[in-house]
Amino acid sequence: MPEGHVIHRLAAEIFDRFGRRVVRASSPQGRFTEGAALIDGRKVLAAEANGKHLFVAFGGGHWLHIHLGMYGKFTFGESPVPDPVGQIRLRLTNRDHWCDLRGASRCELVDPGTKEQIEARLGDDPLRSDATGERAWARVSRSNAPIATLLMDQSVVAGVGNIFRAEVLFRAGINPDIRGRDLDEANWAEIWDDLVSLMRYGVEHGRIDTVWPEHEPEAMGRDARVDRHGGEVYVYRRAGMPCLVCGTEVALREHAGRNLFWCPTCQAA
DNA sequence: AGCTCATGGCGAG
DNA sequence: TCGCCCTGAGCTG
Repeated sequence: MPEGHVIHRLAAEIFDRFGRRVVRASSPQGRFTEGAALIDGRKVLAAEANGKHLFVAFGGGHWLHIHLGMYGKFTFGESPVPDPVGQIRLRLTNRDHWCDLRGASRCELVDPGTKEQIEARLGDDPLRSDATGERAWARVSRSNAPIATLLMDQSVVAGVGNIFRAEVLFRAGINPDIRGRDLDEANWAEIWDDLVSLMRYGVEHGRIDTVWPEHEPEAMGRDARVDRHGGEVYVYRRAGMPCLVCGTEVALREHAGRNLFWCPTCQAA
């Protein structure tokens, strides 16, 4: 259950364990048997993340395209590889390492042109060094949609999910309902720069922590509340709890089918 | 054991 | 906007 930082970590880990070496590939579950056969015995040439999409290059011009969706998960380990348990869509092994993929919403082989098409639909990824946020601002500044919608639109910003959305808006003090065209460029610059730093932190540490030092538990005399997602945050999944800054109850409503969390005081309309 | 929810996204209507 | 896909964790009982 990943936002973009998880995918970037996965790309690095896959290349660490399997890069530049021949892999064995199989689909114990049976739903990716043909694809696995096509990459079995080939060399892993590269692993890349773009937004929430993971691409692994194999010899023969094959790109493995994986999207974890809501439930997808990788498990890694060192040899020996355990007997398959449960629904393993794809298993990769070499002499030293194994990894299992479960529950992905996409797991397919594509050619380089298809990979390009997929990536052409993605907006700026704050985790890619070539992204500046300018393309995203061009979309945002012309849009009637609320910023809460735009931040989750992968064709505007790639890799942001429900946690980063909630947290970056809180940290910028921006109401989720403000339309893109009503933001000024300084607002956007603050959001973009914060996404870059929060998501880089996520890649480095493997968790989402968004709380400033002055509001951390030690500074506030409160208990740390690390959510099941594995981090310390201001508003995500804190509905009904006091805002760490002002004490107002964190609000929750459904927005485009997803839970939206915000502080009605710190992020007043 | 069964129910609900979850860091996502697609296609139908 | 809704239903659906896919899997596991965390409740309840």
